[in-house]
Amino acid sequence: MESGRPYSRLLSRLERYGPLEHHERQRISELPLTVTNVSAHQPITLQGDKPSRCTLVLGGFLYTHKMASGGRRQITSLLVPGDFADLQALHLHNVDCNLSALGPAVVAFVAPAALNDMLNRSPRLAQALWRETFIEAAIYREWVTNLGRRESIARVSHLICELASRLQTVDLARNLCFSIPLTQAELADACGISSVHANRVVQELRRLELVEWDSRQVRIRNWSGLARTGDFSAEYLQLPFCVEEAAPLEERVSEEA
Amino acid sequence: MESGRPYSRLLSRLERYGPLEHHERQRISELPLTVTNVSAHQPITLQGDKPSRCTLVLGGFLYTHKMASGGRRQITSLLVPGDFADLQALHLHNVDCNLSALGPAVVAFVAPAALNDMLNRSPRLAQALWRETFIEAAIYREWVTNLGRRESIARVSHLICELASRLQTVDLARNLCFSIPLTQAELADACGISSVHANRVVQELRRLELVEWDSRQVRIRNWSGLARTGDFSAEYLQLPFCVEEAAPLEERVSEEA
DNA sequence: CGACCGATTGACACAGCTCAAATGAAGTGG
DNA sequence: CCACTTCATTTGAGCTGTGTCAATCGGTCG
Repeated sequence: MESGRPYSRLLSRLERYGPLEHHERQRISELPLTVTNVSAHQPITLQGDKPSRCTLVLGGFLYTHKMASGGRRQITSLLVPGDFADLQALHLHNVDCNLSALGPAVVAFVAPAALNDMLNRSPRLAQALWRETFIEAAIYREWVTNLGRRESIARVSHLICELASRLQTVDLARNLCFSIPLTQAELADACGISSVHANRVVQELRRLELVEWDSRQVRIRNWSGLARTGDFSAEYLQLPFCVEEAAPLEERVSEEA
Repeated sequence: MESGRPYSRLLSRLERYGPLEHHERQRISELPLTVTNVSAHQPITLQGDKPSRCTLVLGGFLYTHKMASGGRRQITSLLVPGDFADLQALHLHNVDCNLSALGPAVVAFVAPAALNDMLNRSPRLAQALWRETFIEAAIYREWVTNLGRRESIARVSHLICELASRLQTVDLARNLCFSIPLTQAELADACGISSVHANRVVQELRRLELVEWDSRQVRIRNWSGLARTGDFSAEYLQLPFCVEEAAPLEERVSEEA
């Protein structure tokens, strides 16, 4: 559970498109945060709640999910350190999905009023956070495509590629390895498949020598093969660097290892 | 193709959560718009483009879509009059999906710079548009759930309920009837099913006396039945009124007709 | 009239689901 | 240090929702 100053990952995130000014970084560092540990599967916000806080992920992973009829659950997003989980609390009056921790996690709560106050003083910070909202929407569009038009092995491959790319930007996926407490049942709920089938897909990815995945440790053995299988192209993530530069480079390293 | 003043639907949209001040409405009405007719299936923006304008839907319907491998297409959102189709042009540098017109439509293009200029002067307008972005994200979460965890008849029913609700707020769905130039193949691409199966689902909805759907005219014959079949609940749309008030009321009217 | 497009139908195939049980790993308490 | 529980993973077998392929039908337009 990496710490550093709590807002450091957020800062580097907001500066992806260009540096902030000193007083802007200052304002962020002055935000009143309530840092909290949440344990695995602990619900943070429930659908139907009136939002009273915004949640910044400092360490670990959160996820949002909705229930469909028949007790079927869909994970609608995965949140990694540096992500704001529920910025919509700033402007919406009711919460449309559940927010929980995947494994043990560290979050920082911010009062919407305090955040709004900061954003009113700093239009550029407001723009930077709005931009994060647009990126979130782009990720949703890709998930819609993934769920609607790809078969199961591609869905899982695509999700792994996305996670690796996003985690690289916060330096949590070196050599195309990363650690995530995602069970096969949760993988299934994110990919819209059954947990039995998720297991078979993971085995197939192992057999194809694309991915190793044991006890929360994911290792991509063949990035380009996995990206091909998952029909993955990182443009939608709006990353500051080209994956063509970053990922295959890492791949070479990991293949020597 | 309804007109009125081009920004009138946008205004009523932004005022859903509270009235704007006179000078704010003024600023919107002074936005330099380029009103344009687009013909059916005409691409407006393509994936990979550098965004150069924001597109406001004045009349008709637009949709965004992405291609998956094997030529499979997924419609990622449907846009109705009053919607901004690509606000992300304000802050993102590349376009992640295609934008086209479903049938003939009327749009207004706004230069991002002009929009940004207006938003910098009016923080409340910026907040109002940011709120629309959050609602868009909530809709995406529901689509993810729809595609991931509902079977085909529920997916289609859910989509119809969503469209009816959204169109009601812009007064384009009285008595639970609305007109939309959506072919069964496009319905299929929105719901992640094959067009053959979309046809069978539509027939089943007719047989169950839930929906009539002939040549672009959709008539919901049994709102509560359709909402039940589609596992639909409108909270995620963040509408200013309760559907429980509006929709069943309309239903009574339409059932007498 | 021919061309085209969207809706419709039938037959068959298969990806992925459900049910059910077994295996393995990790922790708990006696 | 061993029973016992718990939870995640794995496997097998049969079922089904949905896809694919290939026609046909019906309306519309030039």
